[in-house]
Amino acid sequence: MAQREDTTTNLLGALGVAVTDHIRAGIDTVGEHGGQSGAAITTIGILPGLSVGELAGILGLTHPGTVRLVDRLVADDLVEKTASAEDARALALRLTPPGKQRRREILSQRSKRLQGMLDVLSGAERRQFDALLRKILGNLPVNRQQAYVVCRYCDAGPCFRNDCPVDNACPDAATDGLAAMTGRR
Amino acid sequence: MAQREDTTTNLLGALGVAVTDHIRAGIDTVGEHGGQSGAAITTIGILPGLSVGELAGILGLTHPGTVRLVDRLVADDLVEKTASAEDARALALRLTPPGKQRRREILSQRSKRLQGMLDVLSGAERRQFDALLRKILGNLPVNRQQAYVVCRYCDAGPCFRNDCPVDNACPDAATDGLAAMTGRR
DNA sequence: TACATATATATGACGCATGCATATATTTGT
DNA sequence: ACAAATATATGCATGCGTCATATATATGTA
Repeated sequence: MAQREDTTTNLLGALGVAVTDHIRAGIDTVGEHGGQSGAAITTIGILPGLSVGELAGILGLTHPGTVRLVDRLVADDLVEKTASAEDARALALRLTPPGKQRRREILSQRSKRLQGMLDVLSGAERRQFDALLRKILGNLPVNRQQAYVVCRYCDAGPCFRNDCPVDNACPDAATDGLAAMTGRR
Repeated sequence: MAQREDTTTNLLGALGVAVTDHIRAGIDTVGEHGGQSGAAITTIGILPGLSVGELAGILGLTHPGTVRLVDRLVADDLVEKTASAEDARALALRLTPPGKQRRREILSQRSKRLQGMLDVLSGAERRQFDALLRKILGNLPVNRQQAYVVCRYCDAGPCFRNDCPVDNACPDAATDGLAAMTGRR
């Protein structure tokens, strides 16, 4: 039934809008200014030591735009630029202690608001929903880099303790996935 | 299990990000420029005759910001400002024929990309997912205006032919919901 | 070794999309 | 009839990003 399918895609679209509006609203309450700075903080939190170019790819910004974004975060003492061990051209970005605090606040707001959306579901429904989400996310055509794009606002901790489907779907998950990068598995 | 719940919210967040990235990517291919112009076009498509102030509320912009946005859309011959019948101060915004075409392109891109995300699901799973989405969306604490915020990128046609859960959840759905506004029910 | 090319970051100049403060037109209530 | 509220518009400022280009380092090749 095309009609019914159209409706499901519409519902999916509305859910996505609601989810990102919730995430955005949460970020706004903890003092982040517009644009991609919230995503930059959560992403650097997931991948400490990231270079500017890698961050640009994940955030979908140009390289110069990312340089400016990082400048602002450094000026706010949320991020620090350290020298990369392997490549003298590259920077290794890390969260400062205030940056880590900010990241915890962002993730806490995000989690609180998204859990509120799931409150209507019974335990059984929530398990169903979890399984369906895993199936959909595991099928997004991703390589390693695209995985981090989808996960740029995620709280990596619980996710890779519970088999992140996006991460697992990557062909190179075993060699340099989240689990490998963080020394697990 | 808090652990498992955290993971489900994480998956929900990642899905939301993936969905809005897909919607944005689709809009970008049909020539929309950044910001909220895509949402403005789909929203005016859902609610022809909308005023600038109402549009501002739905898009989450300030009133002056919306005036400028509408200016740009009028300059591009996508939207026209007509006089409101009841209030000489207000404008009634409508899509021009090119604007309607643009809206169809946006919705077509959106639908195509979101359907691709659902392709992994079997028929039964899709029905499960549809039901769960309806339950979640029907529970978002909304009044009439917030409903249109969530639905700002939607294709109203299939949605209200199939009982939009967001719309139905509004206390005033019977008197001035989508169905009532469009003369159905 | 030397040199050409590629890569990582940075900077200058600029533009678009917004926000804030305020002005103007119209409506509503007393 | 007049005060207050409402709808839209405009001047000005700014943030966040783009493009073009510069600089530093790395890599491959003769």
